[in-house]
Amino acid sequence: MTEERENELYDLAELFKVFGDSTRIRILFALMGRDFSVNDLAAELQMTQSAVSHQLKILRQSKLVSARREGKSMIYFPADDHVRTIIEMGMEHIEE
Amino acid sequence: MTEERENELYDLAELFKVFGDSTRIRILFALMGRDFSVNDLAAELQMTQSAVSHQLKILRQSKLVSARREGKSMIYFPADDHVRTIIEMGMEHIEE
DNA sequence: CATACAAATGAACATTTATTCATATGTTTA
DNA sequence: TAAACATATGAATAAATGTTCATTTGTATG
Repeated sequence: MTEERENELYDLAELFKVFGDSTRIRILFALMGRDFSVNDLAAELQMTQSAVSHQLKILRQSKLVSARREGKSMIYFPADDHVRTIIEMGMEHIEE
Repeated sequence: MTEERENELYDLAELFKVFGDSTRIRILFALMGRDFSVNDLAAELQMTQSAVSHQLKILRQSKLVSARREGKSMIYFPADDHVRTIIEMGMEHIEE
């Protein structure tokens, strides 16, 4: 196996690791429905603002979500269609 | 969000967690090429037989790989096409 | 049936990681 | 500009997880 391939697989594992946490998956799923501020997300998921913010940071770093500022709030939304595609793909495997 | 949906998302995170480890991804990728015995996989990935066997157990439990016996060896192979689809999907996101 | 080979398993250890708590940063508005 | 609101961040803690080591289980064969 080439070193390049090895690295690719390593990156791939890193990507799936991001999806492999129920808090982050729930965040992504919520954002598939509509945009959310951090506080609203925390309320929706019944989690602390801090916990949600920490996970949003990871999602941002992975380029899975983006944010825009609206007044005092930061509004988060999916970065692109890959989020939806990957989640729907996983769902298909689950529902069997 | 319905309780059923919550559970579904939890299962989804569990599925992605399995893909979210470089050893397991490398195993899956190798098996996409051809079937392997445990020892051969260990040699291919340069890992101990034990480490590989432990990870294969997790992959078996997740129904991502299956195995057949051939003499003294256990030959592992992908359980179905989902493995390939999910990995290829992830690759697409990476290559951007 | 004893030995050799292949794989699986359990416990221990080290590492990673998610959450909490306290606090800092940034923005609006009275 | 002070106060209130919203988010981000750092350190600490607890829990989860991957690998190693030693050993067991299962199969073939001399």
